[in-house]
Amino acid sequence: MAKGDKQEMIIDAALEVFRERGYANARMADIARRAGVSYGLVYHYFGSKEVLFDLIVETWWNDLYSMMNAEKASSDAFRDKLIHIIRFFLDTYVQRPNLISIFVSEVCRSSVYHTREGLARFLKFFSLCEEIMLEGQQKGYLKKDIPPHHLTYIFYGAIETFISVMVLGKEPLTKKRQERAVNAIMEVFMDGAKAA
Amino acid sequence: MAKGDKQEMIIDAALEVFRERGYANARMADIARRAGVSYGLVYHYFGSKEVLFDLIVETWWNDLYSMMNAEKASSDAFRDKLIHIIRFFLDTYVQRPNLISIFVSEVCRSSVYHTREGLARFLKFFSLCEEIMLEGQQKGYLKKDIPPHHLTYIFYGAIETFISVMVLGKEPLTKKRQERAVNAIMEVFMDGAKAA
Amino acid sequence: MAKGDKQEMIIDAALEVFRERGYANARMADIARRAGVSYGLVYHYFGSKEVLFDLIVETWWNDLYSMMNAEKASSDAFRDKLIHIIRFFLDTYVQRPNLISIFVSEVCRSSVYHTREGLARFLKFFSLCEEIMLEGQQKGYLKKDIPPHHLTYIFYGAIETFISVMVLGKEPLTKKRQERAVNAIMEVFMDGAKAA
Amino acid sequence: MAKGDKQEMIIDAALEVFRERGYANARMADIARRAGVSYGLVYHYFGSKEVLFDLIVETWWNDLYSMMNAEKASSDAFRDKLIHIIRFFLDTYVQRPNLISIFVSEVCRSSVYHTREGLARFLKFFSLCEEIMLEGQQKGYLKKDIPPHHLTYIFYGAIETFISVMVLGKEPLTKKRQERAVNAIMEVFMDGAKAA
DNA sequence: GATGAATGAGAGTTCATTCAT
DNA sequence: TATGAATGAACTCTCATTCAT
Repeated sequence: MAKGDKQEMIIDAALEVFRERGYANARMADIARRAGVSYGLVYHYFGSKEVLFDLIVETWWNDLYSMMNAEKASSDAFRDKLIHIIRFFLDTYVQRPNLISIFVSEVCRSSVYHTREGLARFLKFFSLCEEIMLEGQQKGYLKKDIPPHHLTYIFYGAIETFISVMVLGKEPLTKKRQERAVNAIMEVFMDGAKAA
Repeated sequence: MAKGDKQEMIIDAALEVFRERGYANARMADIARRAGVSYGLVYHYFGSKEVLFDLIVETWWNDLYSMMNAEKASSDAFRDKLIHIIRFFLDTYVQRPNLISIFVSEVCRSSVYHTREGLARFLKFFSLCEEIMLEGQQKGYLKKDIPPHHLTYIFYGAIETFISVMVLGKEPLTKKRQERAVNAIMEVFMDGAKAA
Repeated sequence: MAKGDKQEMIIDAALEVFRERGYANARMADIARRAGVSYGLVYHYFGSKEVLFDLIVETWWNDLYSMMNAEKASSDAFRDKLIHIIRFFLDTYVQRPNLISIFVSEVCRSSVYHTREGLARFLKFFSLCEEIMLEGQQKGYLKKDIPPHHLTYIFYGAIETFISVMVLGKEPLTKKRQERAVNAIMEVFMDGAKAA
Repeated sequence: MAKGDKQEMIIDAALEVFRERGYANARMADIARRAGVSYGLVYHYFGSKEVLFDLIVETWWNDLYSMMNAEKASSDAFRDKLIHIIRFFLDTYVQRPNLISIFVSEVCRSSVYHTREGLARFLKFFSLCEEIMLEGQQKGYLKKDIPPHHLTYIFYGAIETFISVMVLGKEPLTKKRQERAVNAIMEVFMDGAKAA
């Protein structure tokens, strides 16, 4: 068996166990058993529970930043950028449900993660989001009387709640529901919920 | 010292400790020390860590349900109901910061709290929110092509993110900032962020 | 059972276990079992293996320093001071064999104990010893051409080896043997081993 | 690279690591890393940590016994034999500091080494020393009223303490200091510290 | 009501050793 | 000869909870 295989098996097992039990209640023994490797091998490769967890979380943030940077740099229409961001979260929910569950349950609000470093991660994401909102304002797509960080909170908050509800309810996400969610968020965010 | 005093001191201490360290890392000994009582007494009154935590969380949910029911039953203008809901969260942040921090960090996303009961709490709140949104649609205030639960997620998501950012950044909330937040959420939710 | 009782029982058990197995191989479980208390109680009182060990070692050093200071301050004849020092070690061997075994096996040479603090302990003792030797030189009892620290090493080395051999061989020490040891050390140290 | 090279590199690395961390805290992985080989190779050559340690200690004892036997058999003056013994220890300190540090810290007092075999090693050395002392008495160089084993303890104790102090303080040993140490030990041991 | 001594299951981590390649 | 992945027993320490006083 190749070296990479077992490392990946451990990561996959960790994703499952951290999602199911949360960081605090996840046992390294569970992860090892789930991965089908011995107790010590998890430590051989990852050193500690915290390192293993951080590695997983790191993955998430890097993916998120990559996507955000790509959107920022992209020449797509402003409206499409927002749609891409929403879709990124929904796609991740479909393709990597464990990862996004961990993000929702263990990272985005966890007091355990409220360290300086944890805060910095968020600020970096919000900052990228704000830049896109600012661009939207400058190009005349968005109202200028609402500060970009407020726009960010409202836009991101909508996405996060959609995701959280699905995580909580362990709901499947069909293509159809996905599109409805995108449309709902975009319509309300851009045009408002008020009846014409 | 009256009986009630010590019980309250323990609850207050628990609020602080749960907020500072999170449920998993909070020690009963910490709570007892903070309250200035022996840890036997904490058990005497509250039975277990879980019961103590649930009691606190119960407080939050009951306050939230009361407010929501009051708004539902109220004859206030629809727009004002939404404003009242936003203000409830922001006021709680100002007046009971520990309580809302615990809600944000330990309840609303915590996998620990993802029990059937935890889910039910949320669904009840969302259900109340949906009823208000539905009323808004029926009375002609809100668009009818967006399902009420979607409206709920977007509206509540915006509020929760505002609160979460403040909790994470331990930011103070002045009256002025409070009003700006209310206005930003209301304007985007009702009229959208799109430039005219 | 009084509080002090169990603490003392744990200390006594620790003395035995540390002597029998050495610091590194002593298990906290052994100490608890030997003391007839639960595992957790050892931690309740002493916090960690290291703290428990340090407490024991501290006892030894404090006794040693007290004795040395008393001798330094005493108005006894110089020769008697040396005898008292030798007797202190031999008496401790008889009365607190575990303590002196731990000193010999785990402290006086242990690399584990070669921290800055460990070194300081020794230097303090040697320093007290040197002061006595210096006094002996100044009062005309000892040759002045040998530096006091060399006198210290030779005098103390003789004592320590006597003790170590007994510890290693687990030899009993009768009054008679004790006196012979005192006499041998004193005679060689003061008058030399050379035949007249 | 020749076979012998790697074996030697491992032994040298082991000397360093055992000295720095002590037997209990030395890790086979440390030794392998220090030697620049995989830790499988350490096992390939030496079988176990204990075997590797014993091999090193064996080296020391054999050198010591060889020296002692040579002195016993030698036709040198009695006084010179004692000087040679002292010099052997001091020279080893200069030439093989790791070896003598391990002896001082991990062997001569270590409870880990208080096995039957460990005791036997010592007794053999003391026995050789006693024979020399006895010879000194029989030839009229040493007083006959002090048992040879007592003379041994005092003589050896002086040497060991000099060495130990240097090991503890990681002191360098110049030729000059070496001679002063030899003279101090010889003068006190033979003629006593008492002022004329 | 009130205390804190006492318990012990459980979790993370270490590291000597084995073994397939 | 040489590697380092893989194993798992052993050990320290934590902390919710119980209970005698």
